Amino acid sequence: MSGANFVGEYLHTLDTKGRVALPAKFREALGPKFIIARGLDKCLFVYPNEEWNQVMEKLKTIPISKKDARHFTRYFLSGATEAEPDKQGRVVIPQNLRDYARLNKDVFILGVGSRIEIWDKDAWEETKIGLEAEFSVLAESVAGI
Amino acid sequence: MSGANFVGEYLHTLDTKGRVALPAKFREALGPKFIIARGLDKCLFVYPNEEWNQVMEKLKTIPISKKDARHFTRYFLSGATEAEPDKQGRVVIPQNLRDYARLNKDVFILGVGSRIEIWDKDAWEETKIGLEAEFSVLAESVAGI
DNA sequence: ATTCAAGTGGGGAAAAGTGGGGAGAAGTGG
DNA sequence: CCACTTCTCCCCACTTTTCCCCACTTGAAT
Repeated sequence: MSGANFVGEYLHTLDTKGRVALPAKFREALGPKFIIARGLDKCLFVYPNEEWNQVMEKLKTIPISKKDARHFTRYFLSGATEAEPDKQGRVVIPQNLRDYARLNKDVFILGVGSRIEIWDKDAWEETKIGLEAEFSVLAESVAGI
Repeated sequence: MSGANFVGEYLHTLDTKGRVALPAKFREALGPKFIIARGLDKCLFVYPNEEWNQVMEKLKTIPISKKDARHFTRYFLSGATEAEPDKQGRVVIPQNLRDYARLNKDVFILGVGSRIEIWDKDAWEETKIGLEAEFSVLAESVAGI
């Protein structure tokens, strides 16, 4: 019930200083500080603070005794960074995260419900082509839409 | 039981700025803010807020760990937009949605019960021809009519 | 005929996005 | 410890897009 509901697709650019402008529509819900982390499927996840706290809670429930879980947590958290936008609404994406998501000049910023995702333009376009084909199939099986 | 009951077929135009006027009959039931998203059969679905919230609730129950589900959510939500009509009752259709539904200048706006659909004129006319032929057959396959 | 509501077109102010200069902090080598 | 380079971040300036508003047209109703 609570939390942000990000939607939409925006094509922005990463400048030579490694900055991207966040879509104006997302800014209010993100607040002045938020988290950027490695995401699944070679993109970056951006979480508002509340959402991030929930993710952290979930991670804590994972037994530390499992090797896979340890590795996952380690990798996930070590790649996360707290971001603060400048006056123009831009954030700097650290080098390690840029490498992970293979970001070049053009990036897509997606609203995906409780989080935002940042994709390399080409990577997202390719992924999207595949998805378009199975959209109707998934729509019927996943949700009763 | 609750919710709106949209009916009717309206031929409107998408202007050079990407705007369409919503049929006046639909405006009250839509309220001041609503959602436009990719729909099935290459058209756009317009959801009143209540309807949309139900869809979101369903999406939130999907585990993020499953790749298919992740992709579906991503595709579906990134292809949605929160729309707010201007004083004239028009909304801007974002480029990615225009592309998806292949909208040109002329579009049909259909009332389909709990939702509204936006179709490219030619696409809808073709689809309709097919449907006219099958109408009686379809009626029998849909229970209880 | 006049009025009113609905749909369409377009001008212009404001906001959003982009690029880059320059001060200060941080890191590096002598 | 100091000089130097590099990086970060704050700010200003430019371009593009968005959206707010006014005006015209058409058709239905009085």
